[in-house]
Amino acid sequence: MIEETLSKGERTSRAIIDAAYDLIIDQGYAATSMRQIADRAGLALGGIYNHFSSKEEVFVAILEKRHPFFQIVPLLNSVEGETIEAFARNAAHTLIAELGHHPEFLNLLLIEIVEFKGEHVPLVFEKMLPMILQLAQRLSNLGGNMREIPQLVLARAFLGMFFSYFITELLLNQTKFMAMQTNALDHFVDIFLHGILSAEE
Amino acid sequence: MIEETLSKGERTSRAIIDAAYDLIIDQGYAATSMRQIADRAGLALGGIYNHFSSKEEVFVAILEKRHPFFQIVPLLNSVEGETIEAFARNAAHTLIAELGHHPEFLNLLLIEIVEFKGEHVPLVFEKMLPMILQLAQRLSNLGGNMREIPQLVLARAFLGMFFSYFITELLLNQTKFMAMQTNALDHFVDIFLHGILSAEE
DNA sequence: CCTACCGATCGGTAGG
DNA sequence: CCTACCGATCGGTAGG
Repeated sequence: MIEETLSKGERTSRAIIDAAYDLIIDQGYAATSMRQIADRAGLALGGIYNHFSSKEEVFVAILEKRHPFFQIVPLLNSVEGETIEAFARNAAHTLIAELGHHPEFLNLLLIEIVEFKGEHVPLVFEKMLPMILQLAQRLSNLGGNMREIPQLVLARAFLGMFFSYFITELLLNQTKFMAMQTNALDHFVDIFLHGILSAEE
Repeated sequence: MIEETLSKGERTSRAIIDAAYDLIIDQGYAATSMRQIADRAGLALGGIYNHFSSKEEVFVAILEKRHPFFQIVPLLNSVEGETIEAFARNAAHTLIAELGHHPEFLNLLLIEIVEFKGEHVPLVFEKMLPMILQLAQRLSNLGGNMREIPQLVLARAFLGMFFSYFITELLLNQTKFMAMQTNALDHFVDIFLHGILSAEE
């Protein structure tokens, strides 16, 4: 496997990040201690500080490798589709197929917003800029009969469709009303598409 | 004023809840200490435990009085409009007028999801059930040409519109791309309405 | 409702 | 990379 070429330091560093990711996703940042991280990563507390100089630096390292946007944007870039409609449908299904089975994939974003007031957003955004520009370029060339909507609004609405799907899904799953909402996402996509396309077919 | 009829115990209890709300909204639950709450509420640490038996009980009390849904649902119930379109437009503007100026109003919901895995959702939901049923009754009687979309999906999509608006707004405000998105919400509402209404006027 | 305290745990470091 | 430690702070309580 590729992983074998990793140096020992690199392997430990990754073990720390992986352990911290699992714990923080589950408990939040403030509720996760450096000792818990060390235990799960298989080293002593002091050992972490050979790789990261503080708890927040561990968190930033997690953001840089595991922020949901780093999964979402490349996935979107790989989606096929010549028209807006085809792209949106394929994109929705691709994202759900890839991310739908672990609904905690948005947690890292929410944790950063809640516990750090989104102060790391610029850092993540800057790292993603090339991917985003590539995607924007691609999308602006798509065919289809679209209503006049600013590109940025369009992007927000599309992304927001997933936010709202996942959050409302999470809320519903807690109540007895969870019912059989098997194809709720299809409805979301339908509403979105009807919302942005002009009437003519 | 009405508030004068409050007993001293009631007043202290509210001071604790108010202090805790401000701190937790700002820092998160785990990062907020009982000592901070006591200081801000103007009493000693031990005093809190005359009103609440644990830190989590303070949090639950906050949820029961200040969960965003307790602001949203009554507001929706007060919105006028005979057709779906009129209702949705009025509702969107009412919510934004009321909540748009303090974008942290969703934080409590997000904190509960992130730090408690949404385990208090059933409790909040149960307390809201009468209001929700009243609203559902009202909405099912609205006129307008709507496409065939399950009621629950409709509710999710409408609520989700605000989630996505606020979260993407928050993300954008961190970057230099914040631009002049003055009427982004109008676009969101437009997309939603076009999405759920059938073609005929 | 406050004072003074409990044991536990926190993030971080020195020194090897 | 570990051991052993630092001062600070945590949630909670007894006793008045």
